[in-house]
Amino acid sequence: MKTKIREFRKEQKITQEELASMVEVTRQTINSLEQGKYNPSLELAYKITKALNKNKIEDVFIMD
Amino acid sequence: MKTKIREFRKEQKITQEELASMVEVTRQTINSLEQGKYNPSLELAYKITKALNKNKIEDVFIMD
DNA sequence: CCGCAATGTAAAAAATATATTACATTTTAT
DNA sequence: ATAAAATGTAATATATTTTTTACATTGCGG
Repeated sequence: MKTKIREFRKEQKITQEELASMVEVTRQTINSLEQGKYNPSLELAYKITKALNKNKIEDVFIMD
Repeated sequence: MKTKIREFRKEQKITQEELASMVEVTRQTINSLEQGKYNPSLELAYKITKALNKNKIEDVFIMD
């Protein structure tokens, strides 16, 4: 599973830390997700999608 | 978080057990999800969405 | 170049999802 | 009405995500 979190986060000009606080996780969680280290919970995926101003989860998370 | 798993599963006329095996989890996992008992992983949410012939995760899982 | 902000990384703990097993209840078909 | 299938539920075990803490590296503004 890949993600466009980093790409969209940079478009919005926010840091990992800022995104993390918007979605109420730690910076390390965002960092690991950006690097595709695991599979987030649906709720987290959803919050991140909204924080990045996208409408579909699939816009941000690309499944294999 | 609510889900339409049950509704769509019945439309497709498949059992919890069949859906479970399609997405490679146990029946109890499907059962608990149908009852909104927790928050699945993104990958599982995605597999279920596809197994139910929907295209967006948000078609199946309704966030609050 | 220097210093600070942002990011990468890693180990261990905590929290949560999923599996396993087993049994009870409800639904469906005959 | 009965049997079989489907679903509900619960306890414990295992796996995975997320946190915490701490430090290292990279990148950027002055």
